[in-house]
Amino acid sequence: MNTQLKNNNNKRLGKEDWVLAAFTTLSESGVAAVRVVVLAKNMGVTKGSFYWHFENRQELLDAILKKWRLEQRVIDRVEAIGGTPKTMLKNLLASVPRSVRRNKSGATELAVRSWARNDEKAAEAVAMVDKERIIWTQQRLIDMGFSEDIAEMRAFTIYSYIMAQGVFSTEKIPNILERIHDNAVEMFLQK
Amino acid sequence: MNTQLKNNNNKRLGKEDWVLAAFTTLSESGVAAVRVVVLAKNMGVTKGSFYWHFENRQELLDAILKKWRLEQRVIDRVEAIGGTPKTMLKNLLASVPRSVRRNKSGATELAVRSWARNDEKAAEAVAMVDKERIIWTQQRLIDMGFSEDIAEMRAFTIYSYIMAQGVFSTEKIPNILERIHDNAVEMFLQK
DNA sequence: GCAGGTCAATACCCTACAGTATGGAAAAAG
DNA sequence: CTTTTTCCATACTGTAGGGTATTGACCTGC
Repeated sequence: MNTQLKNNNNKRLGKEDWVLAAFTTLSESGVAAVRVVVLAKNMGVTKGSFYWHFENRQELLDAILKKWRLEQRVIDRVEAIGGTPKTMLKNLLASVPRSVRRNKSGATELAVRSWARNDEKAAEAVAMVDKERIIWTQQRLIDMGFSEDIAEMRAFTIYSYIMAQGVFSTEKIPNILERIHDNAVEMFLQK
Repeated sequence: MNTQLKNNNNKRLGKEDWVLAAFTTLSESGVAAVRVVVLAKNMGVTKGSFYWHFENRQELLDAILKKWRLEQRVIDRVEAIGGTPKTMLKNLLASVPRSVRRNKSGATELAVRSWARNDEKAAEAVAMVDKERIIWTQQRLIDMGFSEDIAEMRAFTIYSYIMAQGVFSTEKIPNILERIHDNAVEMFLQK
């Protein structure tokens, strides 16, 4: 709650500052909670500032969505590390529990997906990201020697597993992810 | 949108009618959208009716949560059908794609989980339901001969898979669930 | 029929926000 | 030091919605 949003060092704000703050609020409390007056108060300014940077609230929401899409670069990072397909997949899976815990990217996932239920733009963004990730995973599995069909199914299953991590009420089940993880990976990559 | 809420046959309303309508709205548009004036309009009455049945909005939300907890009886139904542990697990998994498609219980899951991020009561309800389901699944796996440890991990993985079905943007990936399903089941139940 | 209980309509108050308009301060440009 | 641009505050309008109070309509038992 209220994680470091105030504009202490009375620096003037730019568009990015607003998007960033909005993004945090989205993750913590969902789209409905990202309101301009509330954001303004959190940032120590008034909405007079906001409406200088943005036409309206919708423009902010669009910006958030764009940022989210561009942030989905887990795959890029995994590919940068490189290695065999199997290694990359293991790295991908290994990155999940950490990322969930660290920057609550899991919460963001949930928020965006929930948002996508009522907003066509959000829905499209989610669909695109999903497709990208699944296809990437499928390709790695094919590289590992799985047939195209099997690879698609596995990719979907693996992706389901990853996504669920973000949706789970992890607080109530501490440290389970790490324990479960190796076993899951073995199962997913078994021929 | 707006699925059959109007009170055409001008019957008078009971508490349950309100909870039911609210539940539908929750599933379709999230907690934020369940508002008494809006509900009232959808049901063809005014909020004068609502505040006769309920103290306030919170009481309605509590009722929704209670209903949700009691509706999580997929397990009961599976157990009623009976069979070997393996059969029960297969039935459980098989019931998922259908239930997602049919009564958008998937949407409800997402809505409730999203809700749980900001509401302690909702969070507890979710945690309870999760725990119940996981433990049940684990027990079936133990019955199948898995060790307690392995069973726990598998149960978590299976449950993740199930949950993800509800969260996915299934509209964009038509009929994939059924295709993927058998393969996933085989994998999950393999020794 | 009529009395009491049940459900709903109306009118009202109050708060939270989305926008708009305008003026002012602070910084950057000249 | 001015002028211009950039950022922000203040004041205002309009709307959506929560909650209350009051009245009225219907329904049911007597």
